[in-house]
Amino acid sequence: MSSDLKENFAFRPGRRTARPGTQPPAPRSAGDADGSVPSRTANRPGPTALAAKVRTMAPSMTRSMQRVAEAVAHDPAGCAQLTVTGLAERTGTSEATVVRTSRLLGYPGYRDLRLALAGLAAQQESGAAPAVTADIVVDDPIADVVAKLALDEQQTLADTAAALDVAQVEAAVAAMAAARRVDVYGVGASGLVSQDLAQKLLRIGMVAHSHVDPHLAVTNAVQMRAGDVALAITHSGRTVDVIEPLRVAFDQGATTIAITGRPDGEVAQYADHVLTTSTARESELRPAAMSSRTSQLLVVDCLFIGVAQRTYETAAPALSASYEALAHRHSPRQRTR
Amino acid sequence: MSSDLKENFAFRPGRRTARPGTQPPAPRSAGDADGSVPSRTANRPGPTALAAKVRTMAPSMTRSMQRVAEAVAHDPAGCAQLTVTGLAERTGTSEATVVRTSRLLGYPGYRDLRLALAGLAAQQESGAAPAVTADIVVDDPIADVVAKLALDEQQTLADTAAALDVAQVEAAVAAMAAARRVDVYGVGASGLVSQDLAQKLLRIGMVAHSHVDPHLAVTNAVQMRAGDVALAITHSGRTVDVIEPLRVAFDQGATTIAITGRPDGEVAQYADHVLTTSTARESELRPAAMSSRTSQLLVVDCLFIGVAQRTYETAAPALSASYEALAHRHSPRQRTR
DNA sequence: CTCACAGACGGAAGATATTTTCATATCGAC
DNA sequence: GTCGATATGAAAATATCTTCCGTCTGTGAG
Repeated sequence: MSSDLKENFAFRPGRRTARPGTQPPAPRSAGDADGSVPSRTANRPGPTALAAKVRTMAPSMTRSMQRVAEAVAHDPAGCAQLTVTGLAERTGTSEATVVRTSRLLGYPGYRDLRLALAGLAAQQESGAAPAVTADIVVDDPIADVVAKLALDEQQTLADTAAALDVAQVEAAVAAMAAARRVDVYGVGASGLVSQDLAQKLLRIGMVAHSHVDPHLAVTNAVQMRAGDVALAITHSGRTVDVIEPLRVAFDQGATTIAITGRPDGEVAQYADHVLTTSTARESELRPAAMSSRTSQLLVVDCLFIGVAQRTYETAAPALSASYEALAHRHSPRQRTR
Repeated sequence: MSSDLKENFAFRPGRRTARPGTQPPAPRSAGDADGSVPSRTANRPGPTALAAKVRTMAPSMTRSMQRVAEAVAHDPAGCAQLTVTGLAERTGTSEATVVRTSRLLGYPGYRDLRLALAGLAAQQESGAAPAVTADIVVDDPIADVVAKLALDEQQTLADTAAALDVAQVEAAVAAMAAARRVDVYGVGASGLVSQDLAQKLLRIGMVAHSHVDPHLAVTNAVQMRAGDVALAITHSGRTVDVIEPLRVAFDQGATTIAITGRPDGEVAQYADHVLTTSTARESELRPAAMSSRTSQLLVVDCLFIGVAQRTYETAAPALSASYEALAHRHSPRQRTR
């Protein structure tokens, strides 16, 4: 009789009280420092099952409970924000009813239902979030711009990494690591990349120079000879200001490397090793320079790391030395890491 | 007219005082108990951003807080099961520290962090766990270096995008679009980023300048006043060569923007708008400069696009003009696509 | 129509969990 | 080594959740 019903409704009376060392089975409770809090893994329904559960159980619920269940099923995200009191008010019921509903849905109490609710909301949101792949347009809100740019650049990176010819990188790295000096040519946006590379190579004790001025670049290229490395960076592959010095260095017998988006471009003719960069589609607001830069930087970073690996003996101390040298350029007081 | 000027000056009364180092704690978010309207979540970071946030904020955390953050990032599902006491015990800290960490991560308290954790866990469970990137080591073959670098940078981009405060970007863009002139300060690796930004702004017809020489930067900063925008880029947040000109510009009444990986750093004190960059963990061979650069560039690109959108009338023709101007610098013969 | 009863329901006491406070421990600069 | 500043945890103060229990509603019998 009443015992029958009681079992149905009042399951596990003392379930939440942690004290009486009830159920020890804890699959992955490794980190339970001192075991004072038994980890409750439980067979509680996951967030996915929650919606279904609500529909299944709804008929067998009392009116007030149904209101709670409905609110929960209808707006998991919103309800997850509410305390037990809040949800009670929203549904025009009492805290006790909310807890009873939670129990009926298979959770030890409202706290756990709320957790599952948050999970459900997150799942729904992630599932509903369609990847923004469209072009950036004039009236995009900033949030979209950020998301689109980030995705585009990620795509560019993935493409570049996939398309990069490892053998060419290997050869380029070997040449650079062994080089007496490394000269890098680049103008415009690529000029910054060339400076970035030169900066980093300098940091590990190599003799590297970035030439942005085309005249000086040619002037210097004349000095190059076997054992030196000349590296040209041009997205279009046909920037004369960059091709020219590379050609000169090439003629002088230096080892030449080209980083370009067009491996069939003119620059490749004078390059011993060609490293191909990938580019995202460009749009009116997003000049090609932007994604080519991302791509170029990745290639340049790979070269740098490669060279650093091969010259580790000298690179490592040089790196830390350059760090220390900069220390006094920082303001002193700052909390410890 | 005069009233206009007046407004410009009366604009910020107490402006000469640097902002205190820490941001005001987020006011306890409403909607906890009101339950009247199904109003959506505030601007509390969602579960997606959490992992990114942990990585971003980790450096500015104290040791105990880092332990908590690490536990949370490492096992969101497990931690979501724990009470504040449980998590404190697991990490060998106190409840207070757990709460402090939650606050630092952008939640009103542990309760909300726990909710987000549950969401994150659910998401992770539904989506296949992405590959974990190992550190780059000395004897990695080049192919691995390429793959790891690309993944790291992608991660950095995703983190940055997730952690970027859109409102701050919005404000920065608005200020820049309306600015009489924009000065950008950056040294070292950040100097290249600053040049990149200035270059692009120039392309769309803005008056922008990148200052790499700290002395000249300060000299120029003195000229700044209300209606001008000064932008400082520093990963560490405490590069004096960059902070100094920003401070001067700030004192002169210019609108100041900081792009930094340490929003709690000194540079933030003199910045009206702080844009936070994220960083991948660095290793011996992979200095922080590398990933901070990626992150900074994304932010800078967002600013650029935002400004271009808002000044579209002048930006679009200026862009195409700059393309045409460069045409004759390319070698002529090349198939199109 | 009234009464008695079963069960739903909410108010408030009781139990937990979270947040805040404050004294102490620790760290770093000088 | 001393001093000042910051970080940290213990415990008090709140907030939140759960349980208990009395009231209320609806139902069916008399």
